[in-house]
Amino acid sequence: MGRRALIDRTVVLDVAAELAEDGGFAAVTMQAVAERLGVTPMALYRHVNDKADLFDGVLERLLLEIELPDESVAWQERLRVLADAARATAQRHPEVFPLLLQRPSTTPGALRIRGAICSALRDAGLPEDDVPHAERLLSTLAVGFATSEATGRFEGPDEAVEADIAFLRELLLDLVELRRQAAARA
Amino acid sequence: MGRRALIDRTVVLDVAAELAEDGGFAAVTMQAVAERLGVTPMALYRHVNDKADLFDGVLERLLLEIELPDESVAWQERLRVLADAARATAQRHPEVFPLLLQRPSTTPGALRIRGAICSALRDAGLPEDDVPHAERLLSTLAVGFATSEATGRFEGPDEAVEADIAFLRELLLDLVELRRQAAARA
DNA sequence: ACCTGAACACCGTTCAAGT
DNA sequence: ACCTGAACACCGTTCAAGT
Repeated sequence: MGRRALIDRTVVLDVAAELAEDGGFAAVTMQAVAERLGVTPMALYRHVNDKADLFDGVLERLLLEIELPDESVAWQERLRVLADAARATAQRHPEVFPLLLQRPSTTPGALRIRGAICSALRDAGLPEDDVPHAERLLSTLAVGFATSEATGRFEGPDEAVEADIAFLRELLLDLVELRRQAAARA
Repeated sequence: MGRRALIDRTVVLDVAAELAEDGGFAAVTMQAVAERLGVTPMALYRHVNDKADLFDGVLERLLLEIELPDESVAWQERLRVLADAARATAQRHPEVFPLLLQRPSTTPGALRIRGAICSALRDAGLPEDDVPHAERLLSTLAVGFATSEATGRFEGPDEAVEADIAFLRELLLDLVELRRQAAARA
């Protein structure tokens, strides 16, 4: 059967994500990943450029794990599902998730989700010119809120976050209506 | 003159912020801070609990350095000034600034800015019940956008960010109007 | 091709000891 | 009260060497 690789990139990222989930950001070290794989730390460098690349890989994995809502359901519901997914992911990885705001949103995993958001906004009837702006606004807000909630930034009871989201949902509906009317006038 | 302390918390945070500005997050180590102060790393522990406390101190300093707009100018302008300050701070500290989303927003430095935002929103005529929600929405968005811009998350030309902000400004004006009308009807 | 040994230049943090 | 010496248990990363 020849000489097979003992480890590969997939399994390296698997255990990195696993360690992050259990012990947070600081628990993800080259040595810890290597140990859990039964290999020396140096072996990882064949599958990962460096530690930054390792974290990028974990982030990409988090994005790809998010299940996209079916395009047949109402756009409001689709956005809600995506927002809930962001919140759940942030809860599971409160120290790694925030890095999303600091990495290019042009990886396949990121484009996939941005596409789903844009699609929902188009189905909402938002003018095409508004879509990219609204997408960046919504995704920034979602990541920011999910991060804040997961890391306790708002310190109040959790109901406050729910109320914020209800407020935001109301705004969003109003906004879509407003922009549709503005486009119709033009 | 007795035995004076050679260093104190203020100067420790000074050089920590300085190192962060020059070399980013990774450049802020206990040893680097100590060296620049002409002291051993262990001496820092009298003035700072640990490394997390050191970063909290730097963050608080960044918040306190932000100049609040004069209450006499129009609310739109005040929000713009605050947003510009966030963007400038993020540019200066692209690796430390993002931590703002992961720390309680209840320190004196944070409350100071939240107060300024709330004040502007009240002057805009936003219903009182909406103010706390809108404040969290705006501050999350501002930190998120400033972080994205400073770390190159949107990868496009910088004009895109300006266009996003123009879009957001337009939305904000419409929204305030909408909520005022809603409150008037109720 | 893939992993290891040895080595380098760092880390954060403690504790008892000095002044 | 404040800083230091010595020490501990780690880090990420390299490079030549093994198979």
